[in-house]
Amino acid sequence: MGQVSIKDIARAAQVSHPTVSRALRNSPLVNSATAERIRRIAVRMGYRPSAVARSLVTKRTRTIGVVVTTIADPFIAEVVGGIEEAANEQGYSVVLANSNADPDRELKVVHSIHERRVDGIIVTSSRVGALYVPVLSQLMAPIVLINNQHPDDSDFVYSVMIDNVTASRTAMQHLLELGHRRIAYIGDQAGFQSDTERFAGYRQALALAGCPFRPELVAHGNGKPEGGRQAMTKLLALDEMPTAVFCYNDMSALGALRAIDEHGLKVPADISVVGFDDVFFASWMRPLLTTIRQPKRQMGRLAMETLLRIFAGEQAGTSIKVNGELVVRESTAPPERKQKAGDRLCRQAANCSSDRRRSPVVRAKR
Amino acid sequence: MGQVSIKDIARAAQVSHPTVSRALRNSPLVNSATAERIRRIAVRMGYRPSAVARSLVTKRTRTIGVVVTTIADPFIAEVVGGIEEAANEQGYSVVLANSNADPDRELKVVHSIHERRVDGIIVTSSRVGALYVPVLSQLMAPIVLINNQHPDDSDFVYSVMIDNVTASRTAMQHLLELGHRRIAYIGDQAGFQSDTERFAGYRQALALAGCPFRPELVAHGNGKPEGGRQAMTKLLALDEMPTAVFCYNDMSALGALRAIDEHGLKVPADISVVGFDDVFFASWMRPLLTTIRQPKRQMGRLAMETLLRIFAGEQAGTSIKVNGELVVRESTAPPERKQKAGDRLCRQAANCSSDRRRSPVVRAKR
DNA sequence: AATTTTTCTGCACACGTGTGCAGGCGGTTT
DNA sequence: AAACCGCCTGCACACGTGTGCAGAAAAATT
Repeated sequence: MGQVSIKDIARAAQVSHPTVSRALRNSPLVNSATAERIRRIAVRMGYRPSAVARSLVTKRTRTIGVVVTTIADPFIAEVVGGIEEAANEQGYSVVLANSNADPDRELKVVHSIHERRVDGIIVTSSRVGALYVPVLSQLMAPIVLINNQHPDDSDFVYSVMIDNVTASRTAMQHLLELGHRRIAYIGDQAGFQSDTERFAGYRQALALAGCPFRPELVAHGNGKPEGGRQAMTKLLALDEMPTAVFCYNDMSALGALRAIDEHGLKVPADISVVGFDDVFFASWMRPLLTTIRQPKRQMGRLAMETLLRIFAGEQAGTSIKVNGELVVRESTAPPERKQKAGDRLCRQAANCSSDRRRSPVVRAKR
Repeated sequence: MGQVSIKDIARAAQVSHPTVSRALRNSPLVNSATAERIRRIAVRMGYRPSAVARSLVTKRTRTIGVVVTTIADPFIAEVVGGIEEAANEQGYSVVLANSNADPDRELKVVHSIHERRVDGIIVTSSRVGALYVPVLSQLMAPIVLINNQHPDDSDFVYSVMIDNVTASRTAMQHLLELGHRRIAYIGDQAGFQSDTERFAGYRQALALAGCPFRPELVAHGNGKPEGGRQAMTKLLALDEMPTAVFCYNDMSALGALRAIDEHGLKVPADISVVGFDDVFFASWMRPLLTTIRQPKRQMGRLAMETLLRIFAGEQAGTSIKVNGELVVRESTAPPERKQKAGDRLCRQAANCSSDRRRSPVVRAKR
């Protein structure tokens, strides 16, 4: 025989199964003495209630679906860690679903999540978050998008995101204050909202500093090291190389550093590099990476807590914004003093915009 | 109203709900014309079967529980990626459970997994894998341990593991062939089977090369960079420093590299470093890390495929062993020629044991 | 035309848990 | 003594899906 059910306990305790059910749920309807007796029998028999049977009647699975493109990305892994932590504390389970950015897989994932009747869904950094929404609207489960807002605000779509524009501008101002004028941007593939916003911050900072925007200084990677390497290789082939690079994320920066190394140049002496995310290796690699720290675990927690709030019937903000934090380490330094004539066009000092909002700055050794 | 059920479809199609059930499962018992009609109505109504109701009757949830200490470890993340991939291909879902090596959390995790009535369980690199076994024996769900064999072989406990001893010996022979004699070992906390076995390989290789084992050259980290750093710092404080270090995993190696750097020494000129795992950053950091490659994704797949084989009623090997692969990169080189008298004790050449089994070697730029 | 066979459909019940409701029992009040 | 009340317990049913079995209708056989 397999699992012990409340009926088995009922038989052992000489009562009916509803009484067992009530006793185990501490219902005041059942005599406290018998309730205690039943509970003792239950633990003796090693009883564990069946979540599936319970879900069938309560219509709540205490399960949330987490959709990611890949769990191998350290940023995503950290976020998922935060989600899982907050979920488990409240007795919720996390079912994981990789989409791999493959449309077929994505569809299967959506169906799987639908059939499992999850109570809520969290989607992390996918450009296709919007795709899930219509299909899952029928599930009536709230959806929280992390770093990827939904265009038309359905009434059950929420989001947790970092203030990309401000953070990105802060990173750029750091480079500008160091004296850089030829600053490149290595982005992700087009379509990601995070990329669009970080790029917007890049342009804003340039404009504020009176630096002309040069399209040739923008290259696209894929959010992974190899993409960053290829993008950086292109930038290094320019007639006038950039003196600094701002990367979409740390993984891209990792690749960029490699390309710079292959080109025989040094960081930060020849080129400064700034990343985004502050994944764990940013504080262990060499040189230590200057980057924007995202509160990754906390963002995961916030997403989960948003869901919990909704489950509890409370009102939850539809869009939570957290702030990034510039962490200055070893990969940035003032440019070498051999400015070209073309760069003198910058009329204003970098700190001209000190009154604008910007992310906090941390000077860290690690 | 919430979800559409087969009863809703039955009403719309003017049939009974069992007929709908059979039609959707392509049972030959139902007329092909009406079956087709019912199926069309089902898709029109956006029907998705309830996995929870189905599970209640079939007694199979098509769900597997994956227990990890932390998803933030890149080795574990890759393994989980492999598990998830193989699972989804066969329509299985993965519920993730962090234990954080916290006993309380571990117990909650076990209960949660039990209550969800998962069909199988995969535990990755936890020293407490053994703890789950008795509690879950009642679930009768097969358990696959990754890199952590179970002592007493219950009839439903399986394992997928790398041949730690051979791989570790291969790594050591690489260092010995380069001419190193003072080789340190940075392990994990005591109790991990992987650590024990890798350490065994370390000692075997020393013995085969006729090198004396020196206890002071063994230090313990915690599998994370900070632990590796502290361990390495201790080793560097020795009167006679090691000329090479073999680390339990790449994360420890990352910390060791940092300690070496802080000490003003160069890798590999002053000290050679070998890691274990070949996580993604090993091929992107500087210097590129010489390490043992574990087929991480494949190990995840193998674990899942073992479960699938058991579900299908087939016989599955209770213990699958995969082989590591030495990847030689930039962090290892011959030692500087300033051998101490004490080291001359090594009588035999390092290649004395070329006939013994060893892992394949790859010379890779990346 | 009668009988057998085949093809299909619906009834009834099961899975394990939760809950509204009726009713039994003991004790208190009129 | 009758009426009432409160405390507890069990009956019955629900949740959504799957399946054994009976039986009706249609087709094939005698």
